[in-house]
Amino acid sequence: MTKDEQRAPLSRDRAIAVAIRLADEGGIDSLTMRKLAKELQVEAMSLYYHVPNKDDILDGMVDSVFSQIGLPAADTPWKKGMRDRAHSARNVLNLHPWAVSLMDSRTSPGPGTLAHHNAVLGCLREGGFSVAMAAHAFSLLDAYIFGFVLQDTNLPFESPEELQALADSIMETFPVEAFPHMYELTIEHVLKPGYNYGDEFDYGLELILDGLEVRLSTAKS
Amino acid sequence: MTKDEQRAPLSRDRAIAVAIRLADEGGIDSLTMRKLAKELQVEAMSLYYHVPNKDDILDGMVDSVFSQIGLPAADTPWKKGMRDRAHSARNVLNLHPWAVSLMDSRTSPGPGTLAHHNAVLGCLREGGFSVAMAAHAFSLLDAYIFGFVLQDTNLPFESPEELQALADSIMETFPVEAFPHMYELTIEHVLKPGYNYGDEFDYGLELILDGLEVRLSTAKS
DNA sequence: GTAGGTTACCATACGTCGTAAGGTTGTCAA
DNA sequence: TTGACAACCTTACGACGTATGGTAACCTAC
Repeated sequence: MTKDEQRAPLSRDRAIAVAIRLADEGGIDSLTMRKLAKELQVEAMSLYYHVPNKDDILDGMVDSVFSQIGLPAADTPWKKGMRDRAHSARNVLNLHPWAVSLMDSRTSPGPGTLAHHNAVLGCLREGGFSVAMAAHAFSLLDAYIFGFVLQDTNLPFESPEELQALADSIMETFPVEAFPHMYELTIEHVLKPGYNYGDEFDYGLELILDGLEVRLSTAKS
Repeated sequence: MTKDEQRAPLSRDRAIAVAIRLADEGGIDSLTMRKLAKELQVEAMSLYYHVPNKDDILDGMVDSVFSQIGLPAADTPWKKGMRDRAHSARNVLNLHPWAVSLMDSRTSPGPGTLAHHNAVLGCLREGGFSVAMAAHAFSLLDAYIFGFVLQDTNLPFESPEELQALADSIMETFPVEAFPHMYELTIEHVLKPGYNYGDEFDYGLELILDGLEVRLSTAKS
């Protein structure tokens, strides 16, 4: 910076925001302190004035993503609240696919994460769930949502053409008879036009919500 | 190797087996080519005679873990088959916590993975599931299993003492009123003696299995 | 207005990583 | 005896996170 136009001042928040953009564009592995600094028009070590280490940036990224998930208002009926949150979570995590795998290895939840959890629990409790049942529902729903996104974002193909190519290459390597049910599923279901793995999400979600409803009403009576 | 006792010859399989042990012991980040080589009493570059790159080792590790998950025999009743597989998967993945996050970013499924999927589909089809419903069930169960293990292995605490410490540190940082439902859950449920997050697994699993049963019977009629 | 402290940023360097390139042995066929 | 091939090794490169110790601009106190 000798004379030319100003750059915005550095800050933890700005670093995290740009880091999220870089991770979205190039994957989490492409996020390095040097690249992040360059994007911020700064040298790598300057980041360390605002942040203790790279892990802190990763923590901040995860918390920021969590904050973007829509919270159910406390007075929303629990089923609608949980359904909407699940869809919101899936949408947000699809926009930031690295976030799920990053939740791994992150230890300290940030304020966004805590607020999210708190609102979910609140919606369930208002809906008549006991503390223990709210814990069950929370665990079940989150496991499903994150697990689904994990699988979805890590499918080794993104277009029907890639899927076809993958199926071909597998069938070159292994004889069809080795995995007949995989073969059946592939031919009769997955390779059919209009197939989209993401569509499976709602089936499982509704099944879980219905199941919770049953458990809730039998617990009450 | 000048004169002393023989070492076993190197091979992809041996490298993968030792890599798994190292990852179990020190976490996936501690697995480096140099450490792996040293453990095999070899220099790092010697590994590259048997393996094209580190990613291939990671692929092999994931496939090996998948192979350890117990497969349902084709004639097992679907509900028992799925329940047993879920428990087996959870046990195996708890032994190799790095595997879930590693499934991320791995692209090409190995023979162990394919055989696993094939057996699961076979059990469901034998149990009366249509192709489409088997796909639903498969997606739902796997999302839940992997999502649950992901959450479980990444809990930022491992003992009740650590949990208490974490709760204390959070309550130091944020006022209790900020997250009242989290507080309630923590005090009334999580911090109670005998609490173990892993116990939540069966609740969700049985709910899902029951839900599938309902969906299956209504589809038939 | 100038001395001293504080804030924000930077240059250099270290140790570690994956792995490219090109050896060096040992074995065995011809 | 030779020479090809398999199995392993030496050296080195560029990229990574970050420790250490600058330096330049600004703010206050006198």
